Amino acid sequence: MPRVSEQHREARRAQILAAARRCFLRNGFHNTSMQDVIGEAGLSVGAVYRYFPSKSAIITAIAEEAVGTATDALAELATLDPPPPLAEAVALAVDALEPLLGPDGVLRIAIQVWAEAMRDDDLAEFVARVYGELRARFVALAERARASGALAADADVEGVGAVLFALLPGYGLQRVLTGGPSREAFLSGVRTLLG
Amino acid sequence: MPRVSEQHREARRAQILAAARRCFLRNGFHNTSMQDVIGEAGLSVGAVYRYFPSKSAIITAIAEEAVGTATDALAELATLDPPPPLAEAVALAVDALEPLLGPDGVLRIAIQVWAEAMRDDDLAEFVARVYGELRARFVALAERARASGALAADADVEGVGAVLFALLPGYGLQRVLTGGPSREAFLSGVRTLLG
DNA sequence: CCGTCAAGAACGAACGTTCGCTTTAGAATC
DNA sequence: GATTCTAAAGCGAACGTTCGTTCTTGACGG
Repeated sequence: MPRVSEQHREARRAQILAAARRCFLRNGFHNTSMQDVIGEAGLSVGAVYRYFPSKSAIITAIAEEAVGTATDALAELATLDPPPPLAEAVALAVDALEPLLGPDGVLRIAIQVWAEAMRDDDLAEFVARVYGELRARFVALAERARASGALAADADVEGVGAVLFALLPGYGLQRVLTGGPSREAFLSGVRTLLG
Repeated sequence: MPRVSEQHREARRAQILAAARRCFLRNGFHNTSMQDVIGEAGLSVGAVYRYFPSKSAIITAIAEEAVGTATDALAELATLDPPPPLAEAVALAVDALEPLLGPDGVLRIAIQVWAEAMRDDDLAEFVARVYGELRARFVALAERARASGALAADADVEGVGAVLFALLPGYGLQRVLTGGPSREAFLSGVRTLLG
């Protein structure tokens, strides 16, 4: 089908990426072969190589998508007005991340990206930027809490933001790697300690 | 060297594992070839295959070592008497983990293990057990805090333990992926929120 | 009938592993 | 204590497979 519409091209790209995502979830980046992706997409070698120049380009696309998803999920949190109490902000963040924790959730891809980032400098830079910005949002949250008197005037907002942010991957990792704790138990712990 | 001492055999094994560790830090599990490990160890193909039946056996050995290191580093923490305040316990844990965060630290291997655990059921089981036990120590810490009155009598110790535990990978990941925050800032945040 | 796109055979490189040969430390023998 | 024997330890060329990628070929819409 020559001279194809822009939509069609975009759809093909998405089709390939969706196939790659399934393969990567199942077997990881490096135990997935191009043949796996090609077969899963129901396309031919030539078709896939028309849309992506290499395997690593596909990995990069999936990786950036996976890392960016966390930002999207937490986007509204930073803009809530009035700023919620910190325990409540963490609860909202945990709720936003909950859909990402399942067996097909992006967290399982994000973890692979973290591993990949330690060998791929470009990816490392991207990850550092995205997660750095994410932490900055929690720092901003802490700043607003300090401004509203919920935190002491001399509180270290950088540190508080980092701690709040740390709770999220810490929780997600536990869930993915050990199965526990339940959302309820974790949030109960958060409220006990931060409430 | 035939009929060789048990020490010699153990030393050779350690030599191969040390070489593998360096290779895996540099290039990750799957971008390291057996030739890489063999070359780094300064041995021959046959020699390495005498000590390890396969590449995945080497990966498993390195992975279990890396995951177990965290347990070792936190071993004493659970037995401190009297139980430290929770913020102080986290500070001690952070200090214990600090040496693992560097560019050659085990955390960089542990992250790869997390990714690997999502494809390797045996490894997943091992990781779940080790980190489950680690979390249990923090739950025990929370229990003792409750018993001493530092936590309310109706506090959810499972949740509190999970939150305390979550701080550690959350902090380590930030450090490895984004470079920050500093130990001091993070601990200042911990003391602000848990103190 | 041209320009675009898909198909899949083909390619060289690199992979993990095997296997048969050589070397050598220590036991056995005298 | 010298000599012989033996089995463990080491070696590395070679194997078959699979990898990511390229290239030739044909098909189809405009």
